[in-house]
Amino acid sequence: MLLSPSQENYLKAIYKLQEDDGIATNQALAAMVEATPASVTNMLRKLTDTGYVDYEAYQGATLTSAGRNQAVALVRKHRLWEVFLVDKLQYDWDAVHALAEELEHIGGDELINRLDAFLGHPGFDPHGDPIPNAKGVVRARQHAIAASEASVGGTFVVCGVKDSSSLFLQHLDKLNIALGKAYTLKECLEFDRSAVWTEQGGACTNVSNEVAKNVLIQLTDA
Amino acid sequence: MLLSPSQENYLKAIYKLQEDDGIATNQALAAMVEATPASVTNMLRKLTDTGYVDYEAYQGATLTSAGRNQAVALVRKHRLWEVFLVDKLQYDWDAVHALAEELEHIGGDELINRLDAFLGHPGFDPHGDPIPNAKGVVRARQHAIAASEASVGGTFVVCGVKDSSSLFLQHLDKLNIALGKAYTLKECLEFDRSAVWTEQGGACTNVSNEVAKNVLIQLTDA
DNA sequence: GTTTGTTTTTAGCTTGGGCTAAAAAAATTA
DNA sequence: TAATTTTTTTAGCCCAAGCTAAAAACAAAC
Repeated sequence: MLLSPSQENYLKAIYKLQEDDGIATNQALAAMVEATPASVTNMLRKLTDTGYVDYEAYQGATLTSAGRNQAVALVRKHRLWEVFLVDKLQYDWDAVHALAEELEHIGGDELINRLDAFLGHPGFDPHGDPIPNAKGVVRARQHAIAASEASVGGTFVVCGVKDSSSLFLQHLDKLNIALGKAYTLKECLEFDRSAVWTEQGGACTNVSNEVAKNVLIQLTDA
Repeated sequence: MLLSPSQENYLKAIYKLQEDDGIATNQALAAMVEATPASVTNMLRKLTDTGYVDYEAYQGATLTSAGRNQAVALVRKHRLWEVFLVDKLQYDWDAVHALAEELEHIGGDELINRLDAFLGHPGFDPHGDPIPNAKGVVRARQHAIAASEASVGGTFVVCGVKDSSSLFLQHLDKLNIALGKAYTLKECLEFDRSAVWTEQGGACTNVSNEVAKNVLIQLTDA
């Protein structure tokens, strides 16, 4: 069974919502695929008929295993294309999402596996998100927590973001925060719950709680 | 004005037919875009309304300058993606057409110009067809003629193909004929108008007239 | 200059994926 | 529990891009 780009987008949306919220409501789906709830109901019917989704009226949607396979394959394609765009075509990390969204619907396994090999089988995309392998296995990021969970005095490395909107990524650029950089959490300011991070070199950055909640880190023991 | 993939395919088809035959008839278009003549009439209306095509009933279609710009941009995208697939992803030259056909509808100038730079601004695609530059200028192949036009005793280099179907390209593979290879036309057999080509190394290849008509060469004076 | 045959166009239908507005179901609050 | 609000579904519509079958225009042949 062959899926249209639109159908693929629905599967991806259901997958993300299931991962994040545990449940894919009609309304959340509508927001994610940029359609009305009525259109979502329609499409869920179709995807249920073709065996990619389990769906009963008013109960929300869940993916079948076929659906999940498709969704994971799409995530793989999306993230590999993002790596290509950033590593090979020199795009900024905040500018690749929309293009990858288009590219992910092209071709089949052959293309994406060749791309994977060409890129050197990368494990993570430019935002630090893990890339599922050809078998569809996603190995989760090791011990990643939100930067807002770190405790004063702790050291950590930035390894990902929760929000990969262009707006947020550009904000990180402005703060000079990037994946792979190491920091020590110097202090937490009670007034606005913002934090002061220091780099090895000594440079200080003031990080709002809003930002910290959306930055993923790995604690280090240095 | 934004064009759908389908509309883009029509523009490309009209462009090719104009180049090859001078005129794009309804029927030829139908064959090229794989639709019925009735559907073509429909679409030509639309493309005329949006200013990409000049079309009057029963007169065939011609591109406006806007239409030609679009078509050339598409040819550029198509050929650059083909270079990418062959040079970077190691695809065979007979296997890239369909994928490039999908990829050419993605993104805009930014993407394709970055791809162009990444590939080192190639002048020709894997089939020897010239790649229009970012301004839409196509510099034609220098003195290319069909191999069937060569005269006995002449030497030449293979520089392109007229038929880039998978079937024909695989046939050339089997004959061990590839772009850039140099030959001497040893003789022409009267019976079936086939030819004998010899390589520098001395290897001989018997080439049918059907094949020779579809291989493009440049005469050399060595 | 009719007749015949081909090409193109018209008319009307289909399918996929949307939409709005109203009805029905579920959830929340009083 | 009853009333109200929110969410989801139904019903009916639209648009793009195809299709078939029949009519009209053009081209060719007698």
